Amino acid sequence: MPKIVDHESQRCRFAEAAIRLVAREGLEGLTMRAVASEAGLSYGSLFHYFESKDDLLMHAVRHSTSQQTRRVNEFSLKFSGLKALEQLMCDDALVDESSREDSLVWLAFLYKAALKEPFAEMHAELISGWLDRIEALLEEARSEGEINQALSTRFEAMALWVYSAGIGQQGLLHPVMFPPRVQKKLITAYLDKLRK
Amino acid sequence: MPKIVDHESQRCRFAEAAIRLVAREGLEGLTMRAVASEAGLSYGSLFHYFESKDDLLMHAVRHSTSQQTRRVNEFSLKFSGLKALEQLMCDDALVDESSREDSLVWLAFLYKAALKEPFAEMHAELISGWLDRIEALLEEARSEGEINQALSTRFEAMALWVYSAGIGQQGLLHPVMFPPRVQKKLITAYLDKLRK
Amino acid sequence: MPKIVDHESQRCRFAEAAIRLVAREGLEGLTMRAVASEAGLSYGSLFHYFESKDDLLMHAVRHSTSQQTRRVNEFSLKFSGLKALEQLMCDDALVDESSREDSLVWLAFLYKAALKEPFAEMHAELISGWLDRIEALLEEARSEGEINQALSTRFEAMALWVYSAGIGQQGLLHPVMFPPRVQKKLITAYLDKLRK
Amino acid sequence: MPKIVDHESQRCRFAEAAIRLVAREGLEGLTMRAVASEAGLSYGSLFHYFESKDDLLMHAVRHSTSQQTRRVNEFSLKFSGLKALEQLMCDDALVDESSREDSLVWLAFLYKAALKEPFAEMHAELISGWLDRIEALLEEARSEGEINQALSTRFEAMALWVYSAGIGQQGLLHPVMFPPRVQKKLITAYLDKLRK
DNA sequence: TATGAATGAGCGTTCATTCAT
DNA sequence: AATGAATGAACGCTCATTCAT
Repeated sequence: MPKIVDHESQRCRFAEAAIRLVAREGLEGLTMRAVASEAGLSYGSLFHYFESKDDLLMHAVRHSTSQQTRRVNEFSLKFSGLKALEQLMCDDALVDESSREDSLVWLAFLYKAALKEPFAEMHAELISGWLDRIEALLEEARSEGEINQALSTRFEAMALWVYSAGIGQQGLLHPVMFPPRVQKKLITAYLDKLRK
Repeated sequence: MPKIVDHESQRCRFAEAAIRLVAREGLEGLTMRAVASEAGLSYGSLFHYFESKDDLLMHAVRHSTSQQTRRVNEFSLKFSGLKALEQLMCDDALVDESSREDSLVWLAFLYKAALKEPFAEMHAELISGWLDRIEALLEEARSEGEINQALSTRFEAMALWVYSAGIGQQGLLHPVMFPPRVQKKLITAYLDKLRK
Repeated sequence: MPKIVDHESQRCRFAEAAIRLVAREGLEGLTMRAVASEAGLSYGSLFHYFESKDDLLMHAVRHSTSQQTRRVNEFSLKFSGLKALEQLMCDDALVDESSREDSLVWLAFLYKAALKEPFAEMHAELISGWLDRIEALLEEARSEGEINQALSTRFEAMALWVYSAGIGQQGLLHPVMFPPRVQKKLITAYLDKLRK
Repeated sequence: MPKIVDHESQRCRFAEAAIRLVAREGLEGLTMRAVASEAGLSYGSLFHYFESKDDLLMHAVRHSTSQQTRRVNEFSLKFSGLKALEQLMCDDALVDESSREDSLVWLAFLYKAALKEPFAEMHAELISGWLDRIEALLEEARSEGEINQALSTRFEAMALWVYSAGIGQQGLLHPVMFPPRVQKKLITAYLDKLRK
């Protein structure tokens, strides 16, 4: 079924164009015409692949987060316990030059999620998956005696998650005050507190 | 003699209308026409008080944050050390029904700050003021022996700040998973880790 | 395949509508909405064909002058020397009922050219072409012995040009004092002075 | 009656501000608010002195031309015949750095005169006065034997007038091609042709 | 399916004018 | 008379969406 493969790759092409645009100019820069032109495809065809602008944006966000999700899973396999968490957060939550684009898209998405139901749903779905992963790693750490047995892994996962969300936010907005080095130090300092 | 009106109070009236609108419908809903109508004043008059939409939005954000800043200062006077911090963060960073509006405006503002210079500047200015306050309270706490003498108060202030920013973000986006009660627990748990 | 329309002919349609509007109501009457409606097309489509109002106006002026330029060239072929000049100026510089529209557009254009760079450039380009033509005809006239050999053809071309510009201006503004008959007499009287 | 003097001087102040504005930015820059601010007077008061924007503009043009008219009259007294004409046109029609402002205002006025009745009337009135002056000087010249007795002074006055109008126009629009020196040469060359 | 022309509601902003003080 | 706040129609321009080809 070659047609279907083609169809999906066209969607990707548009999605990636959308991500580049949002990263460059924000949601204001995300016009259907700009997406088509950035993707090097025709304007009209965009509407064959996405039924609306929101549809396109959600697809784009899914595309952009799926890579991060993939990485989360990889780290869960390669490392374990706190080590995995540290690697994960330093690789993922950190905002540096190379991940700035994704962070901006993510912030735009959060903003959408605060107001529009479909985006909110998608956000809930995404973070509950990530929280599960974090919790699982904490459980590993607990069973390996890395952290205090008394801790609630769910609660600590939530704490870790909000911490990491805050680092991502400030890293994006204040690269001067929160450069990658500082972000990293914030992460390790927090994990050290857990390590006990 | 001109019609006697209080220039500043008219600006407030518009600013508050803008806040209500952003909270209700996001930046998309923040049209100059909607603001005028929400404020119960004429469209044209809006432009006597603000020279542009950005100007209005920045004023609105300042209006919305100035109350929080005022509270920060109050708590600094009434309490001291970790106690003040706890009161402050529980009162301020917490997103509940009553502060949801301001949090939404804040998120919209963060989004703007990521993309437009004047908003970024204003954001930098706001958070550096808050960071200073947090640091001062941590210094109090240290000198009173509440926390480890070896801690860097600047670094801990930054950690506390990103944590609180993350709580605010998730409290807004996931009131179900992060209700005020949970937000509070996250805060106290973190301060307990500091308290040592 | 896209809807088949001739891009250039649509531009003409808008340009002609613009000319009618300027002639009827001046630049004040030249609103994008009025142009669309005068052209019998939708408002939005105007912006597919012209990227701004200035762009439209410049195109309209080019459209309106291109016919005159064409005539200049024709006369240069059919006649020669002073005869050609006389035919040319009587046909071209003369403001009568039928050319009043173009003259009004031209005056509006001059006004724009005095203030906005792109219009000024276009004006310079147009008149330098016309000056060249006039000069060429004067050279013909000189080589045929119609005019004094000692005359500078460039200088006389400039004199002829400002004279003709003045006639056009007054013919437009004072049709009563400068009717076509008088305009014609002014032209022939001047050429007679040259003829010597 | 001191009040009346005051009244007239305020009108002048506004009129001069209007002229500066038109010269600087064209009719588009001529907003009532800008005029008030340029004049250093209050916005509301503008409407006590002029009943509309057109009223103000016409007053401003009258103000700007009255000085030229005064000069025309002076020259008529000081000189006579062609000498007076030459002095007059070199002083008046010439567009140089210092008269560029007035020329721009004049062009804006012509543009208005082509479309709006009151401006057209005023224009007719102004030029018929000037034509009379030119004719009178030509009559002097004729009676002094400076020019051919057979010439119609009315017709030659009209010719001279359109020539001078053309020089003024091109001098304004093409200071490079028609610098003051060239304008002057055009004038003297024309008068030489008359002189016979 | 692919294309890009067509549409018109909506945007931020400007502005002459009116009017209460 | 003097002031400047109030008003709302109109402007140029953008844009997601529809649709004819």
